[in-house]
Amino acid sequence: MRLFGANIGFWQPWFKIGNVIREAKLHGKENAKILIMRTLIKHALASAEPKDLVIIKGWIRTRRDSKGFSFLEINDGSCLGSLQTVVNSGIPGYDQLHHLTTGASVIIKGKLVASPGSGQKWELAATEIELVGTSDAAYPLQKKGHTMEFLRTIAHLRPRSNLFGAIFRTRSRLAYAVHQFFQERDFVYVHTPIITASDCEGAGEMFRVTTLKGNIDEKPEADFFGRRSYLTVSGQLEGETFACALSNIYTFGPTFRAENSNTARHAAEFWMIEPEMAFCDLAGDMDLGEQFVKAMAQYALEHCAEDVGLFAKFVDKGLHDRLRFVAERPFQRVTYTEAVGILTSCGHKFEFPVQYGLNLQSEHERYLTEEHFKCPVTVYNYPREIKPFYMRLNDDGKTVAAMDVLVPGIGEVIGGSQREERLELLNENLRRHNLRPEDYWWYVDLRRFGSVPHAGFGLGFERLIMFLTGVSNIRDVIPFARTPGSADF
RNA sequence: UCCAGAGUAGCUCAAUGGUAGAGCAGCCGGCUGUUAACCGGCUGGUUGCAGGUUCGAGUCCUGCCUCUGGAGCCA
Repeated sequence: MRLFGANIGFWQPWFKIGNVIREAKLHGKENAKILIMRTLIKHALASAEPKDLVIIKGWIRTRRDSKGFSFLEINDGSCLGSLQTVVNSGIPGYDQLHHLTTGASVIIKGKLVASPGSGQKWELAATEIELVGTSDAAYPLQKKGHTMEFLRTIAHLRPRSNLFGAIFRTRSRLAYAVHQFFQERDFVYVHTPIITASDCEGAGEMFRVTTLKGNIDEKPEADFFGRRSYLTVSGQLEGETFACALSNIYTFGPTFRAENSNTARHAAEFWMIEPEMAFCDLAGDMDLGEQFVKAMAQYALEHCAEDVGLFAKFVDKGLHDRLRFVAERPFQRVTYTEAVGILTSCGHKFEFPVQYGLNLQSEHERYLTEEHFKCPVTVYNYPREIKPFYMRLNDDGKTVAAMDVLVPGIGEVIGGSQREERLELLNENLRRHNLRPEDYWWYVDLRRFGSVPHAGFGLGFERLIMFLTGVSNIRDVIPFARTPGSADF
């Protein structure tokens, strides 16, 4: 192993030693790095010129036999496309042909040559093929299309399908884009706790974390943390403390809700992005939220073009138009009061009543963004009665500085607010919501020591991915979905 | 949790209350620079589970389970 020194990073333990040593002897030690380096299929397909020797490693998508040779489609997940490989009878490994079935894993050595067939620019003329792992007839992924429902039942294999490969590559790139967006703007990434004893009121039911046996409520002070504790439903309260020190911060991490929600837009475990800005009011908060959604749409168009093309073809025909529209056009902005006015005077019949002081229902939000404005809409300044304790009371004494960003097809994708920074008003809010100020003593302390206006929002990462890919069920944009009654895999 | 719909071969789906079928996948053979390849043959089933009605239930009834769509809660 010392033979390759610094190149050890290219060594992969399932590449057989014999092959490497043979090549090293043939071509000399100095070429060993190139010879043992595996070429990702995305790079092979993007090659500018033929190559005399490449090694690819991946899984067989399909095999088509001819007399004397076979075509193999190899995919390694590095990109949407597969590499067509021509395997002539007689090359080393061809005797394993009957094992080279859909789903089997292989290492193939060969020449990258221009393909005489239509449908691909390059193909691999194999000179040696090594069967790494067989795949028997029970392999559930076929060449033909599968339903999303079926693929959910084989969540361990679905990333090998075109669509799910594309979804999870896109998810990865968008996660990177989230960090890039905030880091470029000098936001500090804060890891707020996953286990917490505080309830970010209004954010739903919490999962209890305990090491107690039997009746867990009998003696909570005997529990691991000396009190009742839960999985976090939001990092906002902790995020505020860091914003009130580092100015602009964001969190990006797992979040848990024990709600018995059974919809295509809810999961018990999801990833949330929560920026928080000191010396910022609601207008600045809305600006950031809108810029963020636009930047993500732009990023998807620029950096996920191939996968987005697949979504546009098979999932959502209008995806390109929507992404461009979101990236380029300004969002609409209306107050809650104006929104209620639009909904009551539009003549549209709603199942639920529209009335000042009531929450906007899904059908109302969707009407605003899909029918009335036909673009993303930010609704702000909601009645204080329907919003949580931490939101800042407006000068009218009736509304709070809250905002929701609504997008077509999804509904609410961002919920945010300016926070109540005035000590007396915050304490009054806690009392009005029947919360004990002593439970929030450190949160209230922020208002005692150098309090500043500050604002932030929460954004569900999966809902963002749904919006940017057109995939309509949240279970399909998270690798292994946790929903009521289901924690498989 | 509520409302609606669905559950039949590995997958996608058929089947007036009267012998459970097709396409694809798989297996065997043929043919072909093929590309959702093609042609022939074969294999493949406790019709979600438990009861009930009936001479007879995939089909009708009751309960349960699971999935899907919508709603509520929310991100």
